[in-house]
Amino acid sequence: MNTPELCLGALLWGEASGYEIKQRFETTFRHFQQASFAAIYPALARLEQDGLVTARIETQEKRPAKKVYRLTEAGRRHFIDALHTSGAGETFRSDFILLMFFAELLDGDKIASIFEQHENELRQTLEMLESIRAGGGQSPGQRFTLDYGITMKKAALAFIAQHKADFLEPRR
Amino acid sequence: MNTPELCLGALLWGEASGYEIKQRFETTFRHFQQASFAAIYPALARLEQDGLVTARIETQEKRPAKKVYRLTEAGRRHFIDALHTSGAGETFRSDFILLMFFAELLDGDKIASIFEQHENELRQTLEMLESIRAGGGQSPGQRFTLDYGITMKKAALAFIAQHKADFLEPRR
DNA sequence: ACCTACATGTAACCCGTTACATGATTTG
DNA sequence: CAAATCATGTAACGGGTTACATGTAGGT
Repeated sequence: MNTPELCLGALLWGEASGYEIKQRFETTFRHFQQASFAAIYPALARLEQDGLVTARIETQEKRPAKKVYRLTEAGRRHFIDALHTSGAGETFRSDFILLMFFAELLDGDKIASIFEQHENELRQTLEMLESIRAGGGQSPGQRFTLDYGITMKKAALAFIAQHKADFLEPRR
Repeated sequence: MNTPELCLGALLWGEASGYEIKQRFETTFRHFQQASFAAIYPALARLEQDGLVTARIETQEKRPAKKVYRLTEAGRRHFIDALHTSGAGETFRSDFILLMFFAELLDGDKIASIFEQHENELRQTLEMLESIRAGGGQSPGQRFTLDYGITMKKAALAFIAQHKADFLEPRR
């Protein structure tokens, strides 16, 4: 699943500008997909060319005009088709785990700082997921993904809480 | 942390050929980093140019000759330096979660198949991690990463086991 | 007869990122 | 007065992938 297709998915909830799609990526999709402006804007232009979305300029007072995109029927079909042909793979890359793998080569300060950094990121994402979840109005599928994310982040935090002391005070 | 640097890390355990480094990626590093031959071979050539590794051809009977790389002191320093300047970020991308997010647009067969595919992958990685773990001989840092991986995979499997029924028999 | 493991590499391509350019308005 | 938010886009670059090319040895 690539950025153009993800944009179609984001537009299923209703029309949106590129900027707003980015926000959806940063909240709802954040824990399992990501995309930058430089991937989203060209993607939307391409989708419009291909007739999968239509665009309309909306002028605003006190704010820059925005280009609001709406999914066409062809776009909707294309996305559902893409879902059915997609695999269920995942890619995970973690410099946090890598650093821990080589923990014995690091000095105490560095280890403390990577734990802190990583725990903060986990807590931040967790809070966001929980607040979205609390907001309600999700389909069963969406709730599944939120709960999955919450469960995983909590498991990671619990694991770290249980084991980090081993690396912070090697000899007491 | 990019492929060349990861190769340096893989060589900390002793000299190895490109092929053997790939194997280390597929076992020890598998659950948090990945790299293909087409990334590893050019990386090693580059590292040799830069004096971070040395290479030696080892001819074998009944097998193709291999180029065995060994870390130089400069390479070792470079890697440790890279560890200290690296952040602790992670990237996670999951088409499995994405598909579940849009579960209501999928037919029952597709949902069943993505659960099966994903559970198989999780179980496979879990088994591998557990067998490496059982093999012993790991540093505390390495054990941390193995246990972290095992914990996470188990948490994912448990979550799926608990919730998948909701999507497989929508109305009974 | 075919597939897998061992072993190294290249070419073509895809997909994405960071940084830049521009500019109004609100908030600290 | 500086910074963040809203808003769209491009240019340059990086980093990786799949597929191909080549060849031996051993197992089913």
